[in-house]
Amino acid sequence: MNLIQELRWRGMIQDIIPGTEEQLNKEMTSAYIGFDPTADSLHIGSLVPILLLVHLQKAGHKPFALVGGATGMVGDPSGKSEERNLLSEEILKHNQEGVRKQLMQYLSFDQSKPNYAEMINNYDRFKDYTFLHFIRDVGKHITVNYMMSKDSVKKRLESDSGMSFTEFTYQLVQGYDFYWLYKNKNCKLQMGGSDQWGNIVTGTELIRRKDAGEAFAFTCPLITRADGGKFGKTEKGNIWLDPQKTTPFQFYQFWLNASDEDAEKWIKIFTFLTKDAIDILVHEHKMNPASRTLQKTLAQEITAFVHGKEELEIAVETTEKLFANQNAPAESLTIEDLEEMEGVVISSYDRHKIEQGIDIVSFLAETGIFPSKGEARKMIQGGGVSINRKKMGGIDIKIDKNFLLHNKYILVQKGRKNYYLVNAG
RNA sequence: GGGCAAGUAGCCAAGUGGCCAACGGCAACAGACUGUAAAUCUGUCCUCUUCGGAGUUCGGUGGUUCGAAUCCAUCCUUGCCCA
Repeated sequence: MNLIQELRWRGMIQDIIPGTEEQLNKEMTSAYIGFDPTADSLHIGSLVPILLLVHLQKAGHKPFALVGGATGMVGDPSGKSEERNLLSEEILKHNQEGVRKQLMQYLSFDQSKPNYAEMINNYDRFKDYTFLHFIRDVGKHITVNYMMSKDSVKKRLESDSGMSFTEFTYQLVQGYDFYWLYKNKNCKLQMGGSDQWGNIVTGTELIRRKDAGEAFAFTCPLITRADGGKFGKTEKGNIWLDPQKTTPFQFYQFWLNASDEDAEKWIKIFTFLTKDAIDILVHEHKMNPASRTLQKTLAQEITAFVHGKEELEIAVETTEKLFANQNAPAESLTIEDLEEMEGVVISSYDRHKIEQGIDIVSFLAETGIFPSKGEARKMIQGGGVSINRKKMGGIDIKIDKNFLLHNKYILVQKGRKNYYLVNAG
């Protein structure tokens, strides 16, 4: 199976420029994907483009990971219904560094290989490129009519929020990236999410008009959820690749909670398992949906890829302790069980207050599990709080030392899945 | 520069002097049901609260009024049309 065939069955190809497959079959081809530093960490939405690069490299081609220091300063209008706020240069700089570090993990930069990966920051060449030179060298080749026909632009022109000149030029800036890579790095292929199609095609157009060159591209579909919700969001916000922002446990949990329908789609995209292996898993899953074979495999594979095997093991262990026998009383957990629960939010609390006894509402608010007493109260009244696995029925319960597990810990659940460990040691 | 229209909670959107913390929808959170799914039903959803209330909101600022999201002035932002 060649690269395009491989990506096709995985459902990772949305649009493709004719001739791309032939080009890839013909020779080792350099390809790039850009990542704009809108935050100091990538999130799982960026994982798909990363995986495209990994697949590419596995297939023997040469990947370029481009950090969008310059494009990030402009702001991509694609998929945005409103003008974005510009990030300060300081923040951008910080973000670039974070994004760069993460990208380093997933590709092989080993220069002894012919197709070693390269990292490029487009800020490096844009920072000295003057406006006048840019509009003469680049802007002259692309008509405004052409730019306005892009979806990202059209939508904004039709909406009542408008669009600044800055964002309008984004496609030119990105297009120039592709041109530059084509010219200087012999990079003939750009990939990206399907929302990038318009920007990518401006690049190939530029290459054609400026150099009569031929460049290729394909995009992958945006990941969706079967229920129409946004992919990669939970009550705690985005799922980040940075373990400081999203612990490996939370990361693992996210995938484990995928719906059946999503898991079947996602396992093809987010794992490197072969078609045969996945077919078997899907079959097994359908025989016995309750075992959630797909979700478990998906979560394991992707957590190992992003955070490594060790972190995965800890996440799995914690998961088992917390969820395997949910009916088991909390008292049956050993002190080691509790202490090894990495990824569970841990807070500490003044032991004296517990010895004296404190009302549950204050306790939950003061440990920071809830932001205010009012919210803690509402959630208790709604039946959403358990302590040591026992549902708290009312707001007049007093927390005292009888609640301490191993004379030290209190295990609090907000809802069913959000665990907090309070240390009153 | 001139004319017209718009700016309401995370988003969409109703409200056009008191009955407005503001209809409705989406998203989100929780409960029931389940497989730590999906679907469905229920509750919550500006902030705080001793659950009685209290405080801060409807682009900004001033004003009219006993009382303003609602009227007036002005400024800002955006769209459309004219020059």
